[in-house]
Amino acid sequence: MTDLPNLPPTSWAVLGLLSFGEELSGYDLKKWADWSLKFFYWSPSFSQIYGELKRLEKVGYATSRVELTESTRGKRVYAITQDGLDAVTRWAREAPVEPPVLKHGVMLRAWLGHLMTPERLREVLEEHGAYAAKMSRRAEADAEGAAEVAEWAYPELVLRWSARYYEAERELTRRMLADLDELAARED
Amino acid sequence: MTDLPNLPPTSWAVLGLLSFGEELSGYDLKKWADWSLKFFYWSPSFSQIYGELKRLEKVGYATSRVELTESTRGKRVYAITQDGLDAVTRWAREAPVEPPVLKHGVMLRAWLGHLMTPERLREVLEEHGAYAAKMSRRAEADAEGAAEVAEWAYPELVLRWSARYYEAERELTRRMLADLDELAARED
DNA sequence: CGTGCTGTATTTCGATTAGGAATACTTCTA
DNA sequence: TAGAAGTATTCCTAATCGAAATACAGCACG
Repeated sequence: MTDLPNLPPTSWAVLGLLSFGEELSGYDLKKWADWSLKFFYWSPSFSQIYGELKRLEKVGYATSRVELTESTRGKRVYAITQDGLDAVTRWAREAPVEPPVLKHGVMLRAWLGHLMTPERLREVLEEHGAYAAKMSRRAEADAEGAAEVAEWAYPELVLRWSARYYEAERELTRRMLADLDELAARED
Repeated sequence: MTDLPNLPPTSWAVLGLLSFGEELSGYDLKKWADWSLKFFYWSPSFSQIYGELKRLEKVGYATSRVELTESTRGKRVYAITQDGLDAVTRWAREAPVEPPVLKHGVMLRAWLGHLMTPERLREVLEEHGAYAAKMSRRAEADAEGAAEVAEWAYPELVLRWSARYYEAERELTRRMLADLDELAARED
């Protein structure tokens, strides 16, 4: 049992996208990530994706070829190798369980409530709640899309999780607004 | 109305920590962040904090002096300036509402369920659930600590939010485990 | 027919952020 | 009285983010 090479999480995410077996270009990968990963993990920049692909090819986890269309325009498409598939599989199974990373700017501002007016804080929270509701609906819609393809059972599962997650965000926001009411009442 | 200088979020977070009015060293700041901000925003590295402090001093949002103790050992403590206080205040009130950033490695692995054994996925989820439970308890404990100081009303509010957030994570994990059961049942 | 918009496809750059390791001194504890 | 734990700061590198630059294809609209 050799050790897994110490690739950053981003590499595993890209390799994970390729693990479904399709040949994809950097641009395709970006679209797939935005369709599915962005809800719970990542909305990568192009520069990251293209960089990762080069690295994956260098370590032998992916191969690429230039696909030519009728017109002059070509694109480079990447496919996972057996080595790459073995490696992500091992990563998924063996990597230690890491805590999720959360950077919640809205809560940072609520934490600085002493600098804000209560009205403005409310506004910020309302806006965040609306965002969470929108994300929940989108995740739900994408989950329904995933339900149509048998291979996407796990992506579907996680998209359902995401829909609930954003719904929970919304509920949490509502409860904070209620706490805020209480705080204001206490101050009278 | 001039524009706010375009500082990175990290700067505002550090300035926010200083906005409670105390003189703090980089080391102190790190401890405060770990006590409170880490639940919903950030567990900064020392290098980041010390770097930010230098920047804040350069733009005039903080001042520093070397505090000498009885022994030879000294430390540099930072205080927010009026300019700095005005700036964070404006930032808290005026900055656009940004979506939170979430990088959920556990869900990324669930998303790659086709590479895992159901047992291992379960284990990973159980471990994550235990982590969420632990974080919820810690946030609750810190919220109780904050409740004792009148100035910490908003930090307390956000710590309560955090306790609920991690509790929601736990519940979401339970529901995913249930979905997984269903998926397994369907496959029979 | 041309002009501009949207979508595909990739690269480049700089700034930000993460994380650990290194250093060094103090205080507590066994 | 050595060693562990806590305080205090710096350095370095890799990873990440985000925007812009480039370029070509296809389509719509006048």
